[in-house]
Amino acid sequence: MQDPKSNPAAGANLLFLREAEIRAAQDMLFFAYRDFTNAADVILEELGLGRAHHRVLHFIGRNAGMSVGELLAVLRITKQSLSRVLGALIEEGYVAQAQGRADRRQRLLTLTPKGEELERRLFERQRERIVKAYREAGSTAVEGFRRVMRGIMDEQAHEFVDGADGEPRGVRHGR
Amino acid sequence: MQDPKSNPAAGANLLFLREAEIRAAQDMLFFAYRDFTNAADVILEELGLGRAHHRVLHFIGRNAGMSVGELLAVLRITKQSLSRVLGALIEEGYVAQAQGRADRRQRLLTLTPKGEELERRLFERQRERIVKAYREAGSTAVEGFRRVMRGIMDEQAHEFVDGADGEPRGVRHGR
DNA sequence: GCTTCTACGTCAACATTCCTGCCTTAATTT
DNA sequence: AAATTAAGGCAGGAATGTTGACGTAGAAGC
Repeated sequence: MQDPKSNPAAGANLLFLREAEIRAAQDMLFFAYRDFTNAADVILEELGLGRAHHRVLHFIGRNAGMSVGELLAVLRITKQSLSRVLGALIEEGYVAQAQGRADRRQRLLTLTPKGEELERRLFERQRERIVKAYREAGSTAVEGFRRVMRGIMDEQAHEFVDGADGEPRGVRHGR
Repeated sequence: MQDPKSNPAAGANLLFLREAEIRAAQDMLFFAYRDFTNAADVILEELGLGRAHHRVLHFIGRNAGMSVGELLAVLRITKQSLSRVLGALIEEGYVAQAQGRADRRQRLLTLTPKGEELERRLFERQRERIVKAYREAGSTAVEGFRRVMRGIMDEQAHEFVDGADGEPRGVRHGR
């Protein structure tokens, strides 16, 4: 590309660059997600579980005591899809259900010790990748990553990321 | 974790490696990917296409003239999985095949004008999200996002992101 | 208290996307 | 000429998702 000052169509050039950047972002989201999720696949396969099971374990671990309805809203799948996967996890003793105190219709979900142990093993694999990326990129880049990722997600999901167990900023979700 | 001052390894700088931060990254990757891909679903559904078709359109558009084998390597799916999706796209006139010049066994894939038009429509939906996120986060954050995302992906994928059509940095992939 | 709504579970049937294993053809490489 | 590679196809099956309908228990409204 030539000197921007000598380019009469500087605007078009900027638009072009912007589009190339956006397309690169598409690529990166695909590859990052592909390789990040793949990191845990070896362990899952040994146990005859799939990625759907991993997602359920992850989110119950992240938000212990969540209801089935909340889990459905986070995963954005139907009750029927969840039931197969969740049923298997309960059957095999990874997840426990408890009747809600305030609302006894609810089934509050938690990981059993066995479930926590598996979730941790899966987490460690993915953790390696994130830690490597974070360390190489540095804290400023990590803050930028966080800001952009939040911008890509639906607003609704911000609440979940902030309010999940682990309390990133010492504040529990207000609602 | 204990008092950062008592940590000889400059702990304060590495706070972004705490477990809570890594878990938040897991969440964000899930939500960002979920909502980003979802952006194009309305259009796809109208045409009776799925996300697999979108991915194929995207990558052929990104790398016009790529071979079937290259596409398989990028998507990391089997020939059989691709053949159904790719076959449909060719059948409906979104994608064209041409015999390779150097290697006539290869089928080089390109988007037809119809395919380009659809890819652009799908792109525009996703573009909105990225542009919004980039704008809100600022250029420093975007650079950080890029660095972290690259760190999460397999090395192998860097080449593709850099070398895809659109020439982000005016350099065609050397190999 | 009775009716209505809600949370959850389940059955049946099906769509999409992915997989493995095996075989064929044509073209390139050795 | 023989081996390898690129692409395609067939048979069969697994994982994950969907819709629609129905039942039960508990909460909420009148």
